[in-house]
Amino acid sequence: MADGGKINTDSAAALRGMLPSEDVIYDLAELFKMFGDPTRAKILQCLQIRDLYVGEIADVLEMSISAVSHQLRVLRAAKLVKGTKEGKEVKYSLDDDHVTKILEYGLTHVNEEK
Amino acid sequence: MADGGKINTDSAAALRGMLPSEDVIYDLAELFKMFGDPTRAKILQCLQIRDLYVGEIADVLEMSISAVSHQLRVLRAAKLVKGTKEGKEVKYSLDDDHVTKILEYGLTHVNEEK
DNA sequence: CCGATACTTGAACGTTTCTTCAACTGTTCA
DNA sequence: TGAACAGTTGAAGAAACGTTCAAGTATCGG
Repeated sequence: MADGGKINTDSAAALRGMLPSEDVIYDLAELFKMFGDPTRAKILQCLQIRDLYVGEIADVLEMSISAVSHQLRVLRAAKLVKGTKEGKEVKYSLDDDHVTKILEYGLTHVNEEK
Repeated sequence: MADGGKINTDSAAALRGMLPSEDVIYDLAELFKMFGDPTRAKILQCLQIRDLYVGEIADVLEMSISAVSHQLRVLRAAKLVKGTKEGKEVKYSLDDDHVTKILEYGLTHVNEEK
């Protein structure tokens, strides 16, 4: 009776302390968000097969170059892909080893769905 | 010159054929979308530590019970968590082994970021 | 039965997201 | 130089998203 505190609140604080920091959680969410859009997921899958020019990606996905370019910018900002200028064209490639592993794991999950 | 086709288009079709089916890509994106919101990411992290009642989750995240409940519904629909009624309360737990592994992998990535 | 507790649900609202369109930059080559 | 090509960028509109608020259901204690 001496503590008079709310048991619930204390234990909530304890649990909260066990979670990754707010910053890490936000970064984590940002990372997964990249895979959470079908267009970006497709782009990343393409780049797993081989490096590609923007126009090639647009052809594969049957989308406008502009739409693809916008998504590439997002992926670039997230450091998941990088673009290298080759004359008139820009060749994109994966910029992160984790991409393959994370996608792989997600695919395993999706495919195992009963 | 006999084929007269566009090389680019053919190779694009070839690449397209190597990607997972449209359905799988969409499911994949749906899965990752679940991790792509900080609130849901936190809920999943909490539930990795232990099973929790809705009110407890709300206390940990310092959010309204309503907001938490809405997100739990989304996670339930994605089959990532399940809720079990215990009298007045509902205890939530992870409903999928992959959750832990996927989060773990994402965290590794985020923490390794130089 | 009545009130309190625990949670769910639906509607509303402000934000964010994604695509499209048009304009722009940079490179090649005739 | 200038036309064609490859890609980027900004603005705009539609759709999806997440939180809040208010109302609803279900369970327990008195």
